Amino acid sequence: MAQNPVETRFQLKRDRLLRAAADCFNKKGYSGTSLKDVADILNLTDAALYYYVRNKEELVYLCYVRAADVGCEAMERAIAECDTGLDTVLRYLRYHVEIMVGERGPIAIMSEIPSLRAQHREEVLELSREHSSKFENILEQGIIDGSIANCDVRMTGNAIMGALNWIPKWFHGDAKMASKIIEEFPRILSSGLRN
Amino acid sequence: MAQNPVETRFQLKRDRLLRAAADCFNKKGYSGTSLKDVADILNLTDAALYYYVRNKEELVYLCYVRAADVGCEAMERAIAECDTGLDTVLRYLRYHVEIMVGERGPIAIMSEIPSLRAQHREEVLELSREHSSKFENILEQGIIDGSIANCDVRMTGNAIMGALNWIPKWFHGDAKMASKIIEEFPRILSSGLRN
DNA sequence: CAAAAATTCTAATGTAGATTAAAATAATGC
DNA sequence: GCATTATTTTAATCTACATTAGAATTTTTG
Repeated sequence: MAQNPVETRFQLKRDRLLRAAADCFNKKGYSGTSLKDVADILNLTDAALYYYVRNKEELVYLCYVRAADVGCEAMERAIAECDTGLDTVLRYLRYHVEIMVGERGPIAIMSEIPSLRAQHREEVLELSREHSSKFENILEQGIIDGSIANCDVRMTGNAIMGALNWIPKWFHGDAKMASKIIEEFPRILSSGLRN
Repeated sequence: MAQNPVETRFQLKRDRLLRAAADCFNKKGYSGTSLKDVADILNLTDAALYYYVRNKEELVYLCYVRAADVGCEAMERAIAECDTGLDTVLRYLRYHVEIMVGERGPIAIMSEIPSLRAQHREEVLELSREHSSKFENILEQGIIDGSIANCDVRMTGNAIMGALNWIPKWFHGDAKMASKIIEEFPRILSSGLRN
């Protein structure tokens, strides 16, 4: 009942900061975005950002944790709602893409994990590994229940994740194309090219 | 007949520089790699790199041009050798992956295009667009000749390119896995998951 | 409305790492 | 072996940003 308005307000603003940062990182690259670039989007001074994050490294770190959370959420929803492995994969893809191209986006591409400090890096890598491994489990599940063709799950997982991770590179908020991605993407990855 | 030995030696060393740089950029991220990191691989001083490139920006630029060349070469070979659209796509994927994981690699992921200076950026973007557009042409070809199922070629192209572009992120020179990628990857993308 | 807390700003400071200049070494051609 | 050219090094600079300190402003609370 009693929501803490201070916490809420702070976290809301910080979330906006993370989205702004993710947008910059995806569009301009990590080295190409200064804190001022991010601050400009929020009509703030670069110095003001230090009220929300300890430093730039932490900003990246939080963006990545957020990205991991979002992926995790999409996957859990899919798992909860679907029966066969194939359905789960397709639903997961749909949800993940939906979030990426929707109002919760943009989601940061995790291309700068190596420049995180050791502790943060390990944590993010762990989240990432967990997510991959869950995805591979779904694939195995699907092979067992007969919905998915026999394949190397590691390789297949990497391929699909790659396609997914790369989306923010070429998609930049055209609402019309968003729905197209959401429709086409899972289909492509499930059925492949062959006629 | 008369090859210029100076040019050749210089270009050979520069090519080694570009591969070392690509390796660093892929592994440690752009901002995470200093010129010293690259120089260390070649047993050189950071200052020595300036004999081969004007500055760091140009180093990235050259890595990207190299990446584009490699992709272009793979595609042209595939086009020359194949008949149907589907065959061409599969062959192209195989060639491109082969190069990426082979001795010509690693190939730089083009994730920092935005931080190139305007002229270089435009040039690389143009190469990139060209490549995408050629790939989409192959897909259309395949739809016409009946080898590829009807699909949104733009979306499909982006999806496949994404999966391809992301490979250097998770593959790091394990020769055993290399052959697995080369075998599995085209199959996955052509046939999809469905059983 | 006054006090306290939260948020943002201005104005320095600090620093890693890119860049440069000039000298030193190595390779090459004659 | 000498002169020339190619390659690399040492030792400074230079600079864009990240970062900090403290003051100013805005918001909240009682």
